[in-house]
Amino acid sequence: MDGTQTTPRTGELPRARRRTSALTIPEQIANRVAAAILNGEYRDGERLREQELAETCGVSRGPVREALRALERYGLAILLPRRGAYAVGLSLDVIAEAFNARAALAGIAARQLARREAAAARAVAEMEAALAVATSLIERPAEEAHAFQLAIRDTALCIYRHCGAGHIERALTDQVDRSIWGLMWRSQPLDFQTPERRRESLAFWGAILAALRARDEHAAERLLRDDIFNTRDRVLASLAALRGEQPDPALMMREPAG
Amino acid sequence: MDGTQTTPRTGELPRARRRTSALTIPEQIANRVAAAILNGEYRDGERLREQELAETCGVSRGPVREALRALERYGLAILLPRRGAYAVGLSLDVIAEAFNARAALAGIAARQLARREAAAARAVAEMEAALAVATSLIERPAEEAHAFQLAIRDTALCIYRHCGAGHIERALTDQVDRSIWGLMWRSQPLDFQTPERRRESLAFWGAILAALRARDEHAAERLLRDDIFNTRDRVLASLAALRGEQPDPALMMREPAG
DNA sequence: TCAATGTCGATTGTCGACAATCGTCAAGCT
DNA sequence: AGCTTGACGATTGTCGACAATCGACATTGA
Repeated sequence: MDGTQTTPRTGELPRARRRTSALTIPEQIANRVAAAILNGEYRDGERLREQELAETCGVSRGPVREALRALERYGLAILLPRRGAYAVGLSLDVIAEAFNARAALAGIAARQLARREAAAARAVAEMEAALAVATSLIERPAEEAHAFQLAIRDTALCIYRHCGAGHIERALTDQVDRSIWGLMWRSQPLDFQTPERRRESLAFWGAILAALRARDEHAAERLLRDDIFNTRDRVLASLAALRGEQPDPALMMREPAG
Repeated sequence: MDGTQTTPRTGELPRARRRTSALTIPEQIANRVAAAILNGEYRDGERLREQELAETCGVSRGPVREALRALERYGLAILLPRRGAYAVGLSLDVIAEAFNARAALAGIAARQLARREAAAARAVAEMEAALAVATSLIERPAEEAHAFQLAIRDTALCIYRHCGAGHIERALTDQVDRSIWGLMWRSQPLDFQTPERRRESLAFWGAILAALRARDEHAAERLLRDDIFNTRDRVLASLAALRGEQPDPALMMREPAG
């Protein structure tokens, strides 16, 4: 038993530090290609050549390979062993559905949280702290939109964490890493670039906080769901514009809680 | 417009052929390390060094890197950029929960399918074909357990495909690729090595088929759920033995449909 | 004594080159 | 003509080496 160990001992996992804005190169490439796919620059089933992507991005094939595996996780590419990667063109309604599913899940989490007195109190306390951080970032330049977004995310995580349903929490948090929603989430900083939008978002979260304090489960559910619907509509509108399509109003429905 | 194009044109995605047993090297490594983690050879939070794994597996670090990303997908490792990979030790109850979640979802799918007349008829027809394949493989040597397992999987997929709930289908099929369940599924061939076990499984599927023909939703649900519970119990028992633990009987409950 | 800073070893990230594999096409055979 | 077989080109898979980065320790200064 040696107390002064030189190498990190097994069993304790180091804390992951907040990555300010330094995404790894594979992440940058993945985001870039993902954006191209979502914008419609790649058609459905179109091939993604490693060499080609490496040259356009100015790196070797190694990081590109890793980026392609990430795209496969997001459902934006299909990888066939020894045969290459193919783009998966997502229609706007599939993307809309990803938001709708999340809106439904998050709404349920908010409602369940509002029902549980002690859990709601804990969540509110943590949310206040996170929102204070976000508030302090309102006037920062557009480059720091990412920091604001992280604060908002931390606020939302408080709801999921305390809602009392482990599988809902896991589904909601996993989506950030795994599915299409994760990519959408990463594109949100573009959404938070102006102080106006930040204030708008904070107003929503203030209302959600109030609903939780008042233990108003229906208001909490509706507000959180509508906030996600709002993001959905902005994303769909901008994607439709990029693709040169007409945004389908049917996709932007606020379906009732049926 | 040139009809005789030499390179595959964009838009058409080639069919993925069934990979008989030739797993790629990264897959082999991932399976190997995954087994080691599940067996308890790696403790929770223990570090996974690329160089070290490369040497034990007799390959370079490239494939090992890819295998580690796969393990991250399965939830068996945590990757910290520039800091390495750490094993995630899964307790037996977490693994049990993965099976239970799948049992619940699959049960719902079976019940919903039994309710829909036309869909059930289509599913039954496809299942008969798949089960015929499985039946023909009963007496094959243990090395071909994988083929038998694929036939069984195809049978189950018929239920998910026609159950009428897209999100349930997606959740059930995604699990095979993404979560822990995928690893468990890959370990099932060990389970199908003897003709006895194969016959046992086919008996279950025969009963499920009969329940669907009779449109008996409760029987279909219960049978499919119990089949997954059976697999769960075998996996848990063998894992407990490998880890030198006592299998907790509480984990092997057949919870009622509440 | 304690905090800040510089240096070092270990490990991951990236690169370019080579090997293996797949799809395609052409020639040859039945 | 239709099918099989062989070789070619293109692309992915793998390798070994180098560069960049991180954590830990030693040193310095207050």
